[in-house]
Amino acid sequence: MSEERRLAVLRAIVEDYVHTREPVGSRVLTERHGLGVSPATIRNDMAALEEAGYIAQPHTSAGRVPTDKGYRLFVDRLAEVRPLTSPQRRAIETFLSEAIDMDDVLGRAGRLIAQLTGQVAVVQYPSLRLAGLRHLELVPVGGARLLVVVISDAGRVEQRFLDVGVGPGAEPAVVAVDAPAGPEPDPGALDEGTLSELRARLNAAAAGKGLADLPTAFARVVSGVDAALAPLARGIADLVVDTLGAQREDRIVLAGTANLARADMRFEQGLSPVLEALEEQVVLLGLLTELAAEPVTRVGGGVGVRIGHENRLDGLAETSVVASGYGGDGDTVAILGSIGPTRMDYPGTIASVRAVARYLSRVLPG
Amino acid sequence: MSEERRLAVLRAIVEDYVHTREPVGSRVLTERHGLGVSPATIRNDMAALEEAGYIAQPHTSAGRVPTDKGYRLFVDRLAEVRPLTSPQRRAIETFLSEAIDMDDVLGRAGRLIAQLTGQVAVVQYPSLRLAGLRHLELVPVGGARLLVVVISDAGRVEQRFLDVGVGPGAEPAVVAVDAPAGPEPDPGALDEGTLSELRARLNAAAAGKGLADLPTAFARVVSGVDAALAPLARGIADLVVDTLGAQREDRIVLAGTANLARADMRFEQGLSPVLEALEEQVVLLGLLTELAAEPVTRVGGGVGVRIGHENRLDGLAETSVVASGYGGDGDTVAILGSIGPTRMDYPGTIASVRAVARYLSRVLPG
DNA sequence: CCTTAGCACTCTCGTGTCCCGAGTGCCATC
DNA sequence: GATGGCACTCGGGACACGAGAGTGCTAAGG
Repeated sequence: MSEERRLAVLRAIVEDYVHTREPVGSRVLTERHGLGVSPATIRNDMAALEEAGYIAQPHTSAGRVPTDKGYRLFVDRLAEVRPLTSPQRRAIETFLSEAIDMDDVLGRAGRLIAQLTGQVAVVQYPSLRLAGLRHLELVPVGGARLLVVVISDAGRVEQRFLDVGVGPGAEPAVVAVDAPAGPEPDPGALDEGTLSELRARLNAAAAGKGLADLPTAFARVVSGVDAALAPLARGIADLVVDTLGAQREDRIVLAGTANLARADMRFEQGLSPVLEALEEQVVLLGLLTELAAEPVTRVGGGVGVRIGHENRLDGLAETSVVASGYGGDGDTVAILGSIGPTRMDYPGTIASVRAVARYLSRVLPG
Repeated sequence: MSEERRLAVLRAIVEDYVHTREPVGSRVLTERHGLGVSPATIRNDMAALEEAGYIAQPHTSAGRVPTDKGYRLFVDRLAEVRPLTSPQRRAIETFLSEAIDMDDVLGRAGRLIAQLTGQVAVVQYPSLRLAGLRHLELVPVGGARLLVVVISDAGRVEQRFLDVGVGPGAEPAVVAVDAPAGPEPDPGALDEGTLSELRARLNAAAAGKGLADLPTAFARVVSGVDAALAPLARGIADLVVDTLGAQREDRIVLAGTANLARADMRFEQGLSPVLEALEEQVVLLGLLTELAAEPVTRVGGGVGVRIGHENRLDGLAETSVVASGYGGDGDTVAILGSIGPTRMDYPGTIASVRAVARYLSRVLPG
């Protein structure tokens, strides 16, 4: 009863099951795969594998199906990395290179992964962290609201609203956005001239500064302006620092959701839990981040795999997540991946995810 | 056989079927709704309604189900507008007012509609059209690429990449983005000083100009700069005009996709076609635009309804779309709506869509 | 000690039958 | 025109049955 053959049997079971998505029995195993032994022998091996928890049978007298643990072993030790074909590589190159801006690049990356893997793709937006301020723009919009546009050194653009409450007295209060529906104050309250001067000062102060130096630089501006303007200036400064410093990793795009509904994707619990989990972007992001930071599960060049119940999310108990970090200058600034049923083509999915991640890393601004 | 009662019967059938999602028979119709007549009488009316094509029976000896035509009549003549409760209104106000930027507002609007209607929400991004240029920013990123950030008067922000091929000779060519993976040219090619001067000139030229005047204003700048810079300047100018002028209505957000998978949403054809249709954003946008421009189907204050096969998309044959335009200063700049099974709560959906659309119209920069 | 053939056993799944109930259409009556 | 009565139809659940697939176990062979 060679250990080696048992692993071969497990591999055969996984590959066959992934392909046919039917429980696989001892007979077809000997027929379709070139193990040169009889069904009875296989049965012994299968009994041992089942004992060890790598496979299970849905009911007596059905074939065997890999368990999460079985897939794990397969991914860690049995799967051979299968590089993409060169037409595939070329398709990636050309499709992604047609993107017109960063949003478009990430959107295309998502659709591409969805297409290549036939599953759902998740792409996280690169975080702003650690970036300096490139330019600050102030745009007054309707009444007492200000649109603050922050452009970081890394080329990322963020926009925020700021409500400027204009009191009648000495101290105009800068309030959080909580009642934009209230009665509109005097629309002329934000004077264009003042605003552009303020913008110029803030931009000048920020020029060339890293995130660490911004607060002090801004503080100097705030104390330098007219007393009536100070609260406004402080409000803007706070907002900018906040925006740049925040771990704004909270935006992700999904693609290929329709793949979930394909007939060959029967989920035991239906796909409601899966779709719900995908809509919980915050939790999903947590999962991805965790996954990318986990060297243990890494296989094949920075790609992490989470199988079935290894995902903490109940909704994803029947799915596996294959993810990889990507980022301009080598280190990870964001994550992208593919989600599909535990019964998925791991080598193929891993190859696709890795290829796209590498392309993005090469092409995005560092 | 009063015409009036027949319509009452149709209304009762629609309401009952929407509620129970089971074919409704003559008996329960007399019991649950207060029509003071016997089942036999109802049967006569139902026969007439079926003859006229408003209802149908799935098979002999099942109750009746409304047809698309029946729903249409219901929506046009029978549905009473049911205003939202005031807690609902308040919920909308507070939830939307917590948004921090425009992306967030639209994202929240989508989630809100999904939540209120229990269906899928679609929100189109406001188009940039007709907006003037507020500010232009140039950020060099990796090698010979330039990030061009365009901020419109309406507060919308767009970003585009521009590849700047730096030839050795007299004429640096500005090329389209098609080979970002090529060998990187000299990183110093884009001189920071030149760039900021160019930016200053372009911004100065654009100040206060509407879209119509921009090309000429830019042309003057292009002819004014150093000959070596002219192609670059022209490239940027073209890109900006292009970005502002393009009918950039091609971005939409979806929310509540998970609702489709709920048990009470059985689609005859499965939900694959529906999900696929939703992923075809271009076509979907076409549908929405068409819908908003169609005064005939309008009911209840600018809200349009498309029922079942009225949608040209095959994938949406079993669904209805309820949509409304929204926009800052009264006229429609974009569209939002809700998509669900033809058997949906039309009055409730219409009320929710309209409420959110009105809120957005009030709050967004005009 | 591992492999193999044989065999009895178990379970799922598809098929066929039957019956019940819901709902209808029609006719005669009020 | 509304109603009560009645025969008819059809879907769907309950049940039984057999076929087929796959197993575990045991005993024999290398």
